[in-house]
Amino acid sequence: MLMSLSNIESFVSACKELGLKVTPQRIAVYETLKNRTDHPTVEEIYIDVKEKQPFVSLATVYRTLETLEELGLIRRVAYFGNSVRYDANVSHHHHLICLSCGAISDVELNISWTPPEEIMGYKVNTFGLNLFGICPKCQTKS
Amino acid sequence: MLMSLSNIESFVSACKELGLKVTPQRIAVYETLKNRTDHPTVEEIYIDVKEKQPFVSLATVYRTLETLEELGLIRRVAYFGNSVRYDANVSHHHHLICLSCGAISDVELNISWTPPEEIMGYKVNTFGLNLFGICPKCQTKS
DNA sequence: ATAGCTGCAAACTATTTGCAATCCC
DNA sequence: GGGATTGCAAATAGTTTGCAGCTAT
Repeated sequence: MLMSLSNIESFVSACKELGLKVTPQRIAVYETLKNRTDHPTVEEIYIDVKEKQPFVSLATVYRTLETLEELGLIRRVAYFGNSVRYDANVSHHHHLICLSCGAISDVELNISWTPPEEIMGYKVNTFGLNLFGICPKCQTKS
Repeated sequence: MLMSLSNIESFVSACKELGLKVTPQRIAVYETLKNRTDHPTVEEIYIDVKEKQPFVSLATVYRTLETLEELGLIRRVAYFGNSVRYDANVSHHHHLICLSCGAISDVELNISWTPPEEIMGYKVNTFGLNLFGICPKCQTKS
C-alpha cells in the first residue's frame, strides 16, 4: 500500500514552508513512517528506508526524525522498551500498548473529559491515554 | 525526611515472602526511591544510594531495580528522555510530565472512566493517563 | 553450606557528533 | 554559490553481562 500522492505533496510543501530542504532521504523517512501504523523504532525505519535509498545512513535517519519531530511533522511516542519510537500521526489520539511485546497501536476513544488547565502548578497542554494489555498476536502465543 | 520504619519493614517482609535476600543494597535502593517523588533515573538513584552505601556499584542498582520491578515492588515509568525512570508508587495513579525538562510527578485524578475490556483485539488490563505541560520551575525560567 | 548477591570490568546497544563531500535552492 | 544536508567513522551514553569473591539464610 503506497502513500497517497497528496500526502507526499503536503509533506513537501510543509518542508518548504518551514525552510527545510526537500531531500530524497527526508521524503523516504516520512513516507516510510506514514505507511506504518505500528510506531516503529529508528532501526526499523532505517531498514525500510534502505529499500528506497540503499545508501542512506542510520545517522541521517536519526537526524531526520529529530528534525521532523521538532517541527511537529511527526511525533515521538511514549515508550517502555529501550529504543525510541515514532508516529506520523500527529492528531490527538491514544495508545494501546502490549505488555508482552511492546507493540503500540493507535486507538480512537471518545473520552468526554478535558484536563484541568492547571494542576499542581503545572500548566497543562494536552494529555495522552495509554491502555495496557495483551495484543492479539501475544494472546495466541501464550 | 526519612522513610517511616513501617515502610522499610514491609519492604523487608515482602522480600522474604518473595524469596529475595534482604541486602543493605536492596534496602538502600528501595528506600531511596520511596523517599523521592520525582521518578528518578537509574543514575540519580545510584548517586543517592552511594550516600548510604558508598561502595555500591551502578550495575547492582540496575539489577536491583530490575528485580524489584519484576516482582511488582516498584514500577518502571513511561519516559521520553533517554533513560529509564522508576517509581516506588505502585498504586494506580497518573502522571504529569513537563515538556520542557522531562520531570514527572504523580497526580491523583478522579476519572469516572473505565477502559473497555477488549478493544481492537487487545485484552486491556489497565490504563495510565499522561498530562503534558510545563512544570512550575520551567514556567519561571522562560 | 550454598544459592543468591555484589563489585568490577568489559561488552553491548542506542544515539550523537565532527568533518569532509555533496546536494538543493 | 553557499548554506543545509549527508555519509562515514568515531565518540558518547545508557544498560547488560561474565565472573570471581562475598553474604544472608
